[in-house]
Amino acid sequence: MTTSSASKVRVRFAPSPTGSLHIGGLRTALFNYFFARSRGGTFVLRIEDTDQTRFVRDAERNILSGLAWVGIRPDEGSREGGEFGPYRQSQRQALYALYAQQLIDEGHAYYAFDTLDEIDVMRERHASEGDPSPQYDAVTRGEMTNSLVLPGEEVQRRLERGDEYVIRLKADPGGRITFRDHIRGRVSFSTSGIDDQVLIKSDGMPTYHLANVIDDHDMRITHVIRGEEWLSSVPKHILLYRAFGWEPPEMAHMPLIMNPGGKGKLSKRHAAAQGLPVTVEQCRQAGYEPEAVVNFLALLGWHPGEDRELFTLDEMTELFSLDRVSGGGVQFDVRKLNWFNQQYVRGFSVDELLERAEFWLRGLHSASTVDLFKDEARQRRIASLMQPRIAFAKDLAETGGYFFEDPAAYDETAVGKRWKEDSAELLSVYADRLEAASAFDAEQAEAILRALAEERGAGAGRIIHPVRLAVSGVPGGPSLFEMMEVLGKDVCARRIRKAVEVLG
RNA sequence: GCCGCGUUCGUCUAGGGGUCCAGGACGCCGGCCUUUCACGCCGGUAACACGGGUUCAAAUCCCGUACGCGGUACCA
Repeated sequence: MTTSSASKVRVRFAPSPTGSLHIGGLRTALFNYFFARSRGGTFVLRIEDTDQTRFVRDAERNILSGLAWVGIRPDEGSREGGEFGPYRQSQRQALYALYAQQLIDEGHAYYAFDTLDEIDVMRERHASEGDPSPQYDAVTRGEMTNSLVLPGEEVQRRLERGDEYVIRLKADPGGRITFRDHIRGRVSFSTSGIDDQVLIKSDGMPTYHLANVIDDHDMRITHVIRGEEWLSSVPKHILLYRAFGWEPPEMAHMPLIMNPGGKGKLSKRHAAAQGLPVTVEQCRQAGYEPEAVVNFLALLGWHPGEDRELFTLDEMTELFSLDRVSGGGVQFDVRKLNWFNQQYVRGFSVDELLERAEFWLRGLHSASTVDLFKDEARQRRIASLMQPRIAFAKDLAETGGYFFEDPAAYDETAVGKRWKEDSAELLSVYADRLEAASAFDAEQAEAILRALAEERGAGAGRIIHPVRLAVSGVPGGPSLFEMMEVLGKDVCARRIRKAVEVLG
């Protein structure tokens, strides 16, 4: 029944609009996207907004902008439309109702009128009798209030009267459901463990399971690639596919991203406690480059088949294959993410780096005491001086803040180590000579300094280190003389004098 | 509890019967370079969960145990 030859690959990313796009969700989207593109297929975005209690207004926009940030856009979806729309489940309610009715008519589903409390009572009773996992299923439904036990007229009466009801799947035990998962191989469940899953909730909305099966079929989805948390609901879905007489799509359940330390699924709470970015928004605010986030996420559970680790979106798309995805949960290691970011920052052209840093540089502008922003050549100079020593574009403004503002303080340990008895005097003379010099550039600054050192019979380091401190406030950084050239004679002299005054 | 999935250096992983006294990357440590800090380069540390099989041979196949994770909702 697999008419494989002609069927074009279609996958979907189906998030629930309940908050910001989580990086786990982004990774799922990415894998779907890679798979679709690598097979010349279509990537669909479907919004699963069937839980009205958890709905968050801006979530859909947040999801779209998160995807856009990393450079992927759906081929079909809630925004871009497509021939299988609408792509929001809340707008497809009529369709689900129709199919649910079909299941009832054909004996695969039934009405249930029990209240939540009544179900709880049933569960407690069975639990106290030793049933390890009492559920609403083939063994308990006989004692509940539903269209399987009520006479037909009574069911009619209740429906007409407007009683609350849900529609449940009639899941019968005694079988075994086996399916092939692209990542895990053969997976098998006994039907005895499957409950009579609610398909239509009392508010008329479908549950995930019903909507998902109907939509995947209706939207001609060929491959379902999603997180492992869905693996155990596959049997329910297969029961539904069978009831409808449909061929299930192929499955691939990805390993979950775990908290550092491996304790549970990566959660916002846990991550926040450690200051880890866990939503796309947070990554962005923390200054991560989208390329780094994508690259990092892609390699969490997937191996490209070669030792290289830096890939563009297109390269990953080309290399992607589901059977190179492993099955075990993976921990979120922010240090590796940082390394990826550093790799990208270092690989940017100077102009690109400046562009990525623009947002943070602008933040400095107002407080700036050195007007370097007008001079693009200088900006480029600073960027190339700083590029090999930063991991984030924003460090141009932060770590490299001394290029734009006089140091407000001097690194204490460095002062203790480098600021000697004679520093003040040496630096004063150096400042004098700098100001008196006819020309000022890196070479000049260095020549003057070395001449002074020789004259005093001191090592150049005796002056270099205190000057660096005076000029930047910190012990590390680019070549001192290049830095001085960029800053200019006046700024250097001013900063040196200031340090002499402050540090004595 | 029950059901399912998983388990190679601290982390991400390669490997799928002999080429593995296990390879790469992050991290960490050391060295070179540099009168700073980085980059870069060189080197080092560190793993097949455990127990039984199968086999001439097992990290690789089978079984069991342990541990971890997921599911067990009118949430997705």
